[in-house]
Amino acid sequence: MVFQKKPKKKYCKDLGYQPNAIARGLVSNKSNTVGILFPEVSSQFSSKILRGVEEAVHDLGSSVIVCNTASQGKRTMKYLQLLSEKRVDGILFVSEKMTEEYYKKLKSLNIPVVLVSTESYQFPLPFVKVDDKHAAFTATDYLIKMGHSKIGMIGGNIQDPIAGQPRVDGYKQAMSYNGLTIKEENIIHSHGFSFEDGYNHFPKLMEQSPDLTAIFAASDELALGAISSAHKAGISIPEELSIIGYDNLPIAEMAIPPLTTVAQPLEQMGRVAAEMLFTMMADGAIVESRIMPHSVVERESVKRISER
Amino acid sequence: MVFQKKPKKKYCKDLGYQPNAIARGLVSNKSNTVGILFPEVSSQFSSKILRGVEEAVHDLGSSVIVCNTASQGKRTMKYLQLLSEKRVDGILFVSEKMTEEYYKKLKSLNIPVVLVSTESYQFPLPFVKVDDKHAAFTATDYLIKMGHSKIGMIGGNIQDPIAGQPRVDGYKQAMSYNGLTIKEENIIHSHGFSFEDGYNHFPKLMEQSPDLTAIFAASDELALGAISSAHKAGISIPEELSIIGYDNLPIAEMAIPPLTTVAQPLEQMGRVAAEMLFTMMADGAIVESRIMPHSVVERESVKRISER
DNA sequence: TTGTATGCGTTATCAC
DNA sequence: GTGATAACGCATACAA
Repeated sequence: MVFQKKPKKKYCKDLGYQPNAIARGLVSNKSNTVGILFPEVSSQFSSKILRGVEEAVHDLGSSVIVCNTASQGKRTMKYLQLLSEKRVDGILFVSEKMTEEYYKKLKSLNIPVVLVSTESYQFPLPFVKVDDKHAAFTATDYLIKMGHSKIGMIGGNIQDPIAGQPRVDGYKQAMSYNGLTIKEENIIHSHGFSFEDGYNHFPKLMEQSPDLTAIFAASDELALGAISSAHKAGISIPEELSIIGYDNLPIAEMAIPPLTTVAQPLEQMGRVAAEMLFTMMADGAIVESRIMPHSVVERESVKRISER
Repeated sequence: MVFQKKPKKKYCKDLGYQPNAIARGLVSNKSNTVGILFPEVSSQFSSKILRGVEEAVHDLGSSVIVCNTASQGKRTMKYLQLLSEKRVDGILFVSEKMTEEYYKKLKSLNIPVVLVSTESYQFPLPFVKVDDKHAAFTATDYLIKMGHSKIGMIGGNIQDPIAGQPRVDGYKQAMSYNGLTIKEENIIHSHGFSFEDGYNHFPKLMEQSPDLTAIFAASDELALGAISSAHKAGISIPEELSIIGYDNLPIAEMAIPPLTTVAQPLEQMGRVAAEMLFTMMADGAIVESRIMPHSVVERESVKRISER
């Protein structure tokens, strides 16, 4: 019924009449707008989430304002202030660490917030994400099931409480669960999750541990960087070395060879997060956090080996 | 002075006071919001433009509402209506053909519009884009300067009045300008500009014209698809076949080999478009359309050949 | 300088 | 049912 905007007769006479959502917002105290904050809008990762969010939000009768925080606290706070003044009905906070400063600000806005692809132990905010440790376990376990035992890992930023340590933990757990010994020299920690990081760190890892037969990369970009670097070094994938990625971005299928990777349902995560936001907005209800399913999508960058 | 929101003293007492942009919008008749319409938000192409737009728009004190039209007229009209009701101050229309229906609606809104990566001969809307024909000429000419003469082309959707025919024209013009004969069997027209299109059409082109030494692909995705297909067919790039792309998306440097391509300054185009919008909003002035510079960025997918 | 009234377009309420 | 009116929060114009 709130979407019913049948204009009154008197307005109808004027053919140029257009309802004014601003005026409506003033009285209803609802802007029919939600804000979304990304550390980087232009990554494939963010784009996929945005796609899902945009679709769901518009289906539910609202619009989305995008904010690119560039991972800077100052910008984030500025955007939060802006979204506050614009009286957005809810906020989606993507892929970034929730700090006390942000949380206090968010709380003062008194509107629903949901975390996407991140979570917070410290603050009671609902989230939607994949279980990073579990997914990393699955990736590594897949490698082991394919006959590998000398498995390395290219990790991202270990400081990242979501995509850093947990994925390393998942890798280690899969190794030890399968009775394989964990060697620290088989793991290399990059500064980030980018192509360039993968490209630069792959040679270092291979120098440390030349006899690896498989690698788990903590992101598809890291994996592609590693593949490029391997190609340059004359190491053929997957014949000499298998690689599995993480994310299942569009680039994964464009790689040579097409990248086997563990998929996060990013678009769906965006959709689900938006829906959670709306049920919070509507009912004022507390919603449960959602752990989304991951799955390995098999392409051609991992080869089964029998002998060691 | 419009950005000066010094709260009055009486409000200051209440520490929780937050200015209300909605109320302000109602009286000033400005929402400090612009809308942007994409055929597909989640492509790297759109993301890059969005990045530039977001930055400029926020720097100029406004926010951006994103709309994903999925190239559907019905959705586009629905979004236009929504943006109208939200009283956005301006609209950015990206990468899509301007129809009479859209134009009439846009005109009725009576707010500035700028076209990004598209243009319209039929309607007087300012645009910012690269000169597609010229850029295609440059790409082909580059191939010729690198010693190639048997040059093929994988075109995108020929119906596309911006990225379709003009790029083919540019290719043809470079050929004839350099005294090379244009053979229709050296050109293949795909349905779109996607990786898959490139992957599927490459073999057909090679069947039609087996002795090509170089190919100009009308998009980076087409180029990567072609490279993947070539790799599968055992054709090595660039030793046996050179390929040049178009766009310079992030995927270009992730390719194997890294893709030589003609670059569009997408982020900058987004920024420029936003700035144009704001000068129109401020002055009500007419702005000039902008043809942005393109350039070929040399990587490793094109090899110089001397003999033919 | 400081304060107060009016209007922006809509919804909701209340009287009819 | 129909029609007038108050209120939302801010800006502006005008009075003190």
